Amino acid sequence: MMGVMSGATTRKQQTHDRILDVASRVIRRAGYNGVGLANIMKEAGLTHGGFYAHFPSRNALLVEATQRAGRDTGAVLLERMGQAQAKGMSPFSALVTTYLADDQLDNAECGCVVVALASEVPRQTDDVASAARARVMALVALVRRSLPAGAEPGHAQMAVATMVGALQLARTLPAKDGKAWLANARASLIQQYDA
Amino acid sequence: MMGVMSGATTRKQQTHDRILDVASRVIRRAGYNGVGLANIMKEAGLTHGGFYAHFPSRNALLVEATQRAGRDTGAVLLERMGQAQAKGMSPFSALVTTYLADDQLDNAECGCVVVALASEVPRQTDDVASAARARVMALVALVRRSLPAGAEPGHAQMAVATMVGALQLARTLPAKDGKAWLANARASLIQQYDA
DNA sequence: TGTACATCAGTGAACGCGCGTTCACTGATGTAC
DNA sequence: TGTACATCAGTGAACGCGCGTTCACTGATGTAC
Repeated sequence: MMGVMSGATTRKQQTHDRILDVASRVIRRAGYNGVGLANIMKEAGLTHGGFYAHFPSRNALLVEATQRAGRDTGAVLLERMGQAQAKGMSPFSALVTTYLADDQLDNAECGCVVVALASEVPRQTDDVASAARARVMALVALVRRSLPAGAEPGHAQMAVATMVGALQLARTLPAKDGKAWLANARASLIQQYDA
Repeated sequence: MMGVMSGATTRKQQTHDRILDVASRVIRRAGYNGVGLANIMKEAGLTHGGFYAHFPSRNALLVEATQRAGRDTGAVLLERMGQAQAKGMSPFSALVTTYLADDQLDNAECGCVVVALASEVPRQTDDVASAARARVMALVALVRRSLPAGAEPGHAQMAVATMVGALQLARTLPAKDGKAWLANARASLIQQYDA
């Protein structure tokens, strides 16, 4: 799944966008410290020397890549939720079913950046951490909009905590157990908050 | 808080234990890739060359440090739960109150290893991942024993997912917001599962 | 009890390697006339 | 339309540094007689 190319026009903007797209996937696959700049550039089809024409530092890339990953998966999530709602699901059930879909177990590379990196966030510099924080808040806001009208305000936070924790822990288990976890989490969440 | 020294007798065993104790805190503070061997050894009051007399590789240290961190915090958790129960709390309320105590926001160094490292686990080698997996299972087992008799089997998994997710996300927020998250999580969990 | 020697735990220099960052350069693209 | 030049994006060698790992050595501890 390639990232959404925003309205880039010049060659340089397209390259910048390509580096960002690669980095947004790399940080989710390998963590903030998992891959060096040289390999990120190589995966974008470039040599490492050109990096600093696009970003002032590695850290600046991490900030932008965090934002990018969040926006990309937010868009995908909304689209799939729409499809599920078109089949008759309530907004919250559509959200939970999409967010905790079995295919999210592998391919963390294309999944939610919060799940992929949450435990690393407190160790990052302020700018990276606050970019990640913004993605957490966006996720809470999305859940809040999806809950039935009149739901208690704290429910959105709890649903997010449960979804993030469940997917993270499911990924630490063998595939079969992980799927059972996710199924349990989907059913529990829908029963608790969508009744 | 120092780790529990098991029945070490010889000088070498004591040193081995000291390295492990330092490493178990370092991985929670800085992540699996956050600090090099030289600094771990220095924090244990040694020079880096001596490391390989105690462990066959860095990876082997990560495995043992994961186990050690889990056992240490498991013991602390049980002790504090006991104190809370002595004041009249139910086992589950004691667990939630202890696990999601405000003082867990800082000092991840002395907190639950699952919370500190969950999103890094799928990127580790098999032996490290399976040590971490064992700590997840131990946490689920502890929650299961603490739930009221007759609780549905899936509840322990969900409570763990919620506790881990809530503490992780609370740590990404500014301290004040983090405390509010934790308070909300404690109240919600107790209301949901301890009624 | 005292001396001689073996064992052991820890030291510190060295290795090859990959990292983030810098920079002089190249070759392609675009503009001026 | 064609030539001359300026701009620009990307190249690749080089830097200093910290990493995991190895190893010859030292000095302290323990054992034998």
